[in-house]
Amino acid sequence: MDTIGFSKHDHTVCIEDCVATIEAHCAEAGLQFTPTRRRVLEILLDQHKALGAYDILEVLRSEGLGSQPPVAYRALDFLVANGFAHKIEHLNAFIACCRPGQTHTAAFLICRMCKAVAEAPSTPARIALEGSAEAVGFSIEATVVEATGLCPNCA
Amino acid sequence: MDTIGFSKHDHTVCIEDCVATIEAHCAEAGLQFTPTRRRVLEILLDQHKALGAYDILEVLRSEGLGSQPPVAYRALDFLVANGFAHKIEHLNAFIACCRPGQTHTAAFLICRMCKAVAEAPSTPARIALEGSAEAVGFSIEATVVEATGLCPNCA
DNA sequence: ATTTGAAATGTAATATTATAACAAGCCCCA
DNA sequence: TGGGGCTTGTTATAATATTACATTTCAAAT
Repeated sequence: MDTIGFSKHDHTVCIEDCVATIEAHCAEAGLQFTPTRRRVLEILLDQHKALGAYDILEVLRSEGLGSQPPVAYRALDFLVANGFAHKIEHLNAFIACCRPGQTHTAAFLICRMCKAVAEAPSTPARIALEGSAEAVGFSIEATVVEATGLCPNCA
Repeated sequence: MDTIGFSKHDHTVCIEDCVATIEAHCAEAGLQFTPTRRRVLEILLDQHKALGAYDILEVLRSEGLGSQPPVAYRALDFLVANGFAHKIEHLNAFIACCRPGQTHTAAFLICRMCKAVAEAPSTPARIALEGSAEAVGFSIEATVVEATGLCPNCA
């Protein structure tokens, strides 16, 4: 199984693993992993591309889990706030985090053709920025790195 | 005069210089630097923070230069497409480019308190990403780097 | 067991950001 | 002088996101 990038992997296992990991993490941290939150995570994991809040809402609606925008946004806020998902600013869309539980600055490779998104290590990018930031007295709290281009499948 | 960062500088000169530079650049490249486009650039330059399309539209409207959203978005599209402005994805807002005419991957330091935005050199960050991208066969076309935190004035 | 307070949910309404579509004007230039 | 491409004007609507407030849930403290 390969959780990173555009290559194929056993997706069922991928989803199960992630959900289990996050469930355990929530239990330990005293976070409520409610049915809606779990379902939104599953929906996100089900695709290796970024989904809009309204895409997710549509699924929730069809399953009777909620019908109004705040339902989706609240679950997404929870997932993002706890590092279980990321928002792709460039697409106004969301994606499950491949490495839940680890705090890390995320970087993304976004295919402009198929909208697939891969998460890449971004620590180097952040380190590169820290220099410039320090020089002007700016203290970085969060960094978003998003590269658009063509994935190997679409190239 | 200091065009970069959160420090003070002679703003009138800053604006004049940028506009003149871009005007010349347009003339040379056969781009139409129309009144609306010029005015939007000036509005952006007037602030060292990111402005929403509707903030800009409001100014245009008050000056009789246009009243409908496409007026602002078209001018912004032109400026962004030609590297005279950047979109800050994190804020859904726009900012004039401090170094017009040079093609460069932009990185931004965004103050979460005062919304001031500084442009930082991001080439190192992009180079850092190129490695991961190459490893998975992804070809990068554009990179967005946005760091949020506190600027020296708000810290 | 009961209280209670924080967190989560349900729902309506609305705010904000962005684009589609099409008609009309302008300007270079062949 | 009349094409053709770019730019503008305008209406309408799409897509994304939040506010506000009533209600429910649930676990922890009494």
